[in-house]
Amino acid sequence: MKQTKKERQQLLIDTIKNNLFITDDELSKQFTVSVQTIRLDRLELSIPELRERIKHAATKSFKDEVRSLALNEVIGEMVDIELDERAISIFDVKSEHIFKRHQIARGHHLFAQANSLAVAVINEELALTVKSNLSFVKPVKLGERVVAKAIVIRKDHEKKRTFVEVTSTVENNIVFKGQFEMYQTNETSDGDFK
Amino acid sequence: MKQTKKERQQLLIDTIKNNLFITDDELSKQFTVSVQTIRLDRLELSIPELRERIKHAATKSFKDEVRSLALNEVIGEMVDIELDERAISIFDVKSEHIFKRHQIARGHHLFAQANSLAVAVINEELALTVKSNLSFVKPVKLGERVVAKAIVIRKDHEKKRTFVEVTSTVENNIVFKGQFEMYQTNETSDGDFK
DNA sequence: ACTGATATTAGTACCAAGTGCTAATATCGG
DNA sequence: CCGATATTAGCACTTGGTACTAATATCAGT
Repeated sequence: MKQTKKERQQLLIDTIKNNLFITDDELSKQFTVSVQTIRLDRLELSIPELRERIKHAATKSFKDEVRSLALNEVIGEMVDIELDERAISIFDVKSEHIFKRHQIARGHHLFAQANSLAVAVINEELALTVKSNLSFVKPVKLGERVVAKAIVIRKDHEKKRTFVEVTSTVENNIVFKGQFEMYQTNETSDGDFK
Repeated sequence: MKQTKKERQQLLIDTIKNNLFITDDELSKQFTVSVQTIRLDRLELSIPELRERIKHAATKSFKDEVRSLALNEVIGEMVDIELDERAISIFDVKSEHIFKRHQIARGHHLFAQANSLAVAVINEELALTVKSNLSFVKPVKLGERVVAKAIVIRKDHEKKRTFVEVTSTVENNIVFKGQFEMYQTNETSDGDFK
C-alpha cells in the first residue's frame, strides 16, 4: 500500500527528528522515493540540510554546557546582597525544572535557590548547611518567577553558626519558607579555625 | 617576524579548540600560509576536518542533554524500590557537585537525591514535598558515593499525606538525614481528587 | 475518456570543504 | 653548496548538498 505525500512528510519529520544525521540519500532509500522528492519535501517543510542541522545541534550544545555550569554556582540570579544581613535572588521556572506531567516545579530547585542564597549571604570563606526546616507552601508552576529573600537572624561566633531564614514568593504570595542553620569558618573575624 | 612550524601548530590547536567552526581556508589566511600547509598541519596533529569536528561536537551535545535530563528525573541511580515501603539510590559526587575551593558537595545535591527518592517511593501519580526537616551530619567530599535509603513511615489517606524518612550514608557513616512530609493524589486508591 | 493540476523523477551545472596524490619551489643547517 | 625539511601548487575525486529545467506519472473532476 502506498503512502500519501502527507503521511510521508510527517514520517520524514519524525525520522529526521530522532536521527538528525541522516542524509537525503538514506532517506530516499528508506521511503523508496527519489532523492529529489526528499529534497522537495525538506523544502516544503523547511527542514535544513544535514550540515546545517548538525551545526545547529552543535551550537545548541554549547548553550547547554553554559546552562548546567551556571546551575552549579548560585542557583537563580542574585539581585541584591548585603553580606551577613540579607540577599535576594530571582529564579525563573523553565521546562527543565518541572514534573513533565503536572507543570509543577520540582522541590529541589526551590531548595537549591534558597540554600545557595543562604550560603552566599554568609560573609565567610566556607559555609555549609547543617540543618534546615522547610515548608513548601504552594506549588510553583512553569513560567513563574520565584523571588527568594534570605535574612540573617543570628550569628554565633563561638559555635561558628549562622541562622538564616529564606522566604520565596511568586507575585508576593509565599510559596516556600526555610530556616537554615549554617556552619562557617570564622576566617575573616578570628581565624582560629584550622 | 616569522613563526616556526611548531609555534604555528600549537597556535593552530588553540585556534581550532576555541573556534571549532573555522575552515582551512580561514585558517590559512589567519596564519598567512597556504591551505595545503594547514592541511599538512592538521594531518600531523591528527585534527579532523571541519565537518567531522562539528559532527563530534553535536553527538557530545546529545550526551549532555541526556545527562541533564536524567539529572532532572531521579537524582542518583535507583538500585532498589518497593513502592510505598522503601527505596535506595546511589549518587557519586563528581567535580560538578562541589564547592571548587573545598571539594565539599553542595547541600542541594544531597537534598535533591533524598527528595527525589522520597517522590519516587510514593506510589501515586503526583507527589509533592510539603515540609521537610534536614540534617547535614557530615560533609561529603569529591569522589565519595552517597547511598540514600528512603523509608515510608506513615501514610494518611484522609489527609493525602505520606511521611518519608531518608538517611544517606557514605561507607556506612551517616552524612545526611531528612524527614519529608509529602502530599499525594490518591488516584490509585480512591480517586476523589480533582 | 480527456484535461489540468499535482506529484515524482531525472538530469545538469554548481558549491563548499574537504582527501589523496604528485611535483615544484623555498628555506635552513652544517 | 648540498641535502633535508618545509611550503606551495595543481589536479582529480568525494559528499552532501542547492538551483534550476524538463520530462513523466498519477489522480480527480467533469
